[in-house]
Amino acid sequence: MTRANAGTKGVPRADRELQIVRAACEVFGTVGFGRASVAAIAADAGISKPLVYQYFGSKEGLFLASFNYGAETLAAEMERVAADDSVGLERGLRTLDGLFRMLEPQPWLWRLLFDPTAPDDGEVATARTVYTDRITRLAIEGVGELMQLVGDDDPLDASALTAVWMSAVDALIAWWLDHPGVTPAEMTGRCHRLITALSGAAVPADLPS
Amino acid sequence: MTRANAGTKGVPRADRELQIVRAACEVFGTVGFGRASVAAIAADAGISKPLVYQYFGSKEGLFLASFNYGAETLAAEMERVAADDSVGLERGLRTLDGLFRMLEPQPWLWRLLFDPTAPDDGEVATARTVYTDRITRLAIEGVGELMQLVGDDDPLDASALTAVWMSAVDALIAWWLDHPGVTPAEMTGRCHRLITALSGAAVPADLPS
DNA sequence: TTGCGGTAACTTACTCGAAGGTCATATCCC
DNA sequence: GGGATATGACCTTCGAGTAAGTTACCGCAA
Repeated sequence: MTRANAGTKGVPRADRELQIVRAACEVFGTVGFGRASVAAIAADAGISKPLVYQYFGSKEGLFLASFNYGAETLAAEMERVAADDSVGLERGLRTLDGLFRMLEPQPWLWRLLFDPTAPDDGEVATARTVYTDRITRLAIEGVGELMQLVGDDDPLDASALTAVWMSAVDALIAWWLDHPGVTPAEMTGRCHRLITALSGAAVPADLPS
Repeated sequence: MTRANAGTKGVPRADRELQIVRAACEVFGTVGFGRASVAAIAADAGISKPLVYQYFGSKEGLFLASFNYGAETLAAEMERVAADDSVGLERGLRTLDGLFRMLEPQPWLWRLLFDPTAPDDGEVATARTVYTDRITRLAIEGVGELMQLVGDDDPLDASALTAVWMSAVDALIAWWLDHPGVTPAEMTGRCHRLITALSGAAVPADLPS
């Protein structure tokens, strides 16, 4: 009886893995890969650290599983919106609306996708490339439509605007998370007003000297 | 002679401190506070770790000095631009232009300001609040002018648009850093075209359901 | 039904390395 | 000689990863 608490609890591996991944998503997405500790995640999930290692091999392996879980959720939602026939800024607005609704119960998933403290090599880098490409493809597609409407065909312009767009999405989600109590519908309305404001503002005539 | 390399090199403290802070800015701004090691910074600066502790007390103290150094540089530049009489998007464009020129020789200063792995309490938090407020004040001022031009007086809208603006600046700088060889003047031209593109795009008529 | 071996599930208690921080000492300028 | 400048070697803490053992479930033979 040296290890009083040892022995199986009768929970099948698949169930435990999901349970651990969900706890890991919240921790990784909240404090980031760098600050997260495997022991803390295990405690959150209600099991011990070695079980995490038995199932996921390493901290990086656990992050990989969590990342895939979260990224798949988000990518699927964005592709769903992209399948509509809206274009230009309206398509952007619909994407935002879908994200707000999806993230309401699990806002940390978004941070998971763009965690700057995550490993930048190995399988994690591969997975991030896969999902970033998948999401960026949608953004590039949307931005490309917008640029075509306006008559700008510089590919670097499109690349830069894609970066700005994704960053704006990030900022709006971060702002939303900082203002609890604002519903997804209200946020979508706010985004609509902001787009209107930007479009209504006068364009500067020339460049600074 | 057990410590062969010991003894003063005749460098006054103020000079060494500046030398260390400059090395620290580059490391902190490149890999972030979390991943940076004091030993590596000391090596970069060409001195030993205990000297860093003698002069700055702790890793956090070193970061604080570096942060103040970098943030002051950036805040001063932005205030210089804000003193002009341009308004709306033109003011935004001039701010971007000033930042590109300022950051060209030391791009890492920007990352220093928004390092998510920096400590979020103590003196560092205080300093960040001071500089964030100082910079955000400028952004809010600029956004406020724009919102007034357009007729939107919702303070939360202004708050959110400020967040989006600062994030867009961040994205443009990050994009620029990923595309070496692009001059500040070219970047400013690109930003001008992007603003034009956004303003020219049709505003969506209504909200998603 | 009962007993029993094999396997999957699970834990305590450890090792090990990296990095923050300190101590005692050495050298040089005035 | 005294104080400022400087360092090699050390201590300490924290967290990733591991070794080895414990318990429960399950199929199957008697």
